[in-house]
Amino acid sequence: MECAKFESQEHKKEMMAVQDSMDVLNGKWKIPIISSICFYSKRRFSDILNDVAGISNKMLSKELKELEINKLIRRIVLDTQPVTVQYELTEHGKTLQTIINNLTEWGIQHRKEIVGK
Amino acid sequence: MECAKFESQEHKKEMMAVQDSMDVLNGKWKIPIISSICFYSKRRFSDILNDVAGISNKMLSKELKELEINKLIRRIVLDTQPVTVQYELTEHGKTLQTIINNLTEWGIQHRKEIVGK
DNA sequence: CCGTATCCCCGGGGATACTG
DNA sequence: CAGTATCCCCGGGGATACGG
Repeated sequence: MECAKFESQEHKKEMMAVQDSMDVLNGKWKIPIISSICFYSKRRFSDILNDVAGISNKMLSKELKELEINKLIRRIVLDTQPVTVQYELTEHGKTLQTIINNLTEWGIQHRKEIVGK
Repeated sequence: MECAKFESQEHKKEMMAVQDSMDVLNGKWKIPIISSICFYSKRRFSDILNDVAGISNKMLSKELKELEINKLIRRIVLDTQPVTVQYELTEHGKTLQTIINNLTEWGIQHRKEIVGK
């Protein structure tokens, strides 16, 4: 196989992989929600509602379901009175930690770049 | 300052930073577009249109503008006939490379996790 | 080739109220 | 507290055609 064609195939796979990631992490809220759970290890519904600026309970509920379906988070019901619900990252969800940390660091640098300059 | 409060402040800053990042990288297309340019170093309008599955020219045009405003990419017009336009990452845009690579790798692993399991 | 302009539709998602 | 249910609006974004 010629080299140019090989490279092109390779880049197509990479593009697909990136878009696969973005399909799972789609929308405005997924990353911030995961970040909230990630930073605190365990987090409750109402806590996340406060952490993620601007999200509504309806959206949060929907997004949490999707994240659970994709095996990124786990929902844990504690039988207190009234009921308490904890969310935490699965092992697979924890593989996003690097990305979260990079995005955190990048957000800080970006603010400096745009505002500071 | 007590420790719990300090930690809380710290996490709030982290949450803000993540959301700052997501504001810049918002929507379905920004990351794939940047990825396309990143993988190929330089890339033309119509090439990106092909790389990013499902995007319309209208959207691509809009997104490229926003990325340029945020100093992530640079638009270079070559006076060929007809006109050719190259897009490339700025120095600041290149600081996203780590994140792109992580997302690529993660996309591959995630597919294995969901499909393979 | 690289976009802009227009038209037009539908569903994402906010506000609010309610349940277990 | 942790969601669900309903209503309702508006703007994101596709399709298409056109301009430099």
